[in-house]
Amino acid sequence: MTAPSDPSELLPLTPVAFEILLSLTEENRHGYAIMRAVEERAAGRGRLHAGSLYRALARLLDSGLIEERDPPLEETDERRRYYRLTRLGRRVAVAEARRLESQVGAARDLGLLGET
Amino acid sequence: MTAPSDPSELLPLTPVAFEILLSLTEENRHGYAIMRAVEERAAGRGRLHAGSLYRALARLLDSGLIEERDPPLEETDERRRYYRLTRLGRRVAVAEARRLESQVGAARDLGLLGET
DNA sequence: TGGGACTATACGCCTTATGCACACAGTACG
DNA sequence: CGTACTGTGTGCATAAGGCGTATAGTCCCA
Repeated sequence: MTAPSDPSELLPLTPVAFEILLSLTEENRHGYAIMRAVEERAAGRGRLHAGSLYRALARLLDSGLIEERDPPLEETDERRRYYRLTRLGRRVAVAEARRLESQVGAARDLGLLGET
Repeated sequence: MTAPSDPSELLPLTPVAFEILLSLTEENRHGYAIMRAVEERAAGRGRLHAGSLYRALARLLDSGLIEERDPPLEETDERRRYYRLTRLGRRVAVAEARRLESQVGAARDLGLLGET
């Protein structure tokens, strides 16, 4: 864990890392469920390989953006490891979302997205 | 040059690459001017190091997203190398902008950006 | 109840990309 | 002149992902 408490030091996030944080914002999940959720949402554009996912999870744990959480009571599969966002993780996700929003806004101003 | 003509094969772009494409969408520029423009727009959040810029430019050239262009007639500094987007480059920029727009939309739906 | 398909996590190797330091030449300007 | 700034680029270390592979637990049904 190397939590700097200042979100902007961790930007920009990699696309994979941001997808994971978005997925965990929606709901606490285990690794494989994160993979399915990301691939479903980003249907098409670049899938999420298992190797990339688990290594990214390890990095996010190490930097304190996510933490492991006890499995839900109804869980039967003991292989699953569950994760949730930390407060820092949520703040970093917000900062990254704002950064991307700014880029998208610039792209729109330049006419790269719909004219309207 | 390794132009696959299918924009989606080149996604996702790195943050640096997308910033460069945005900058060149706005106006044809030489490397150093791109660096200044990017640092001004993205004031704060992660600057653009010279080393990263020039290597990213070399890759963008190699993959056919940008191309070198003759300097403007009024140019006096012969060190400057000018670039412009190719049609492929513009299409890739559009595809990446849409991908990011989708991520930002998801972030907004999850309440990571302003509630309103 | 045995066995194959799928779920789940993780590591190894290779390539790509960036941060950071540094080199080196041309330009601007007092 | 000479010194700060402009402009492009390389070397080295590290971070990160694609892809293949390993290993094991779970599910399901013939």
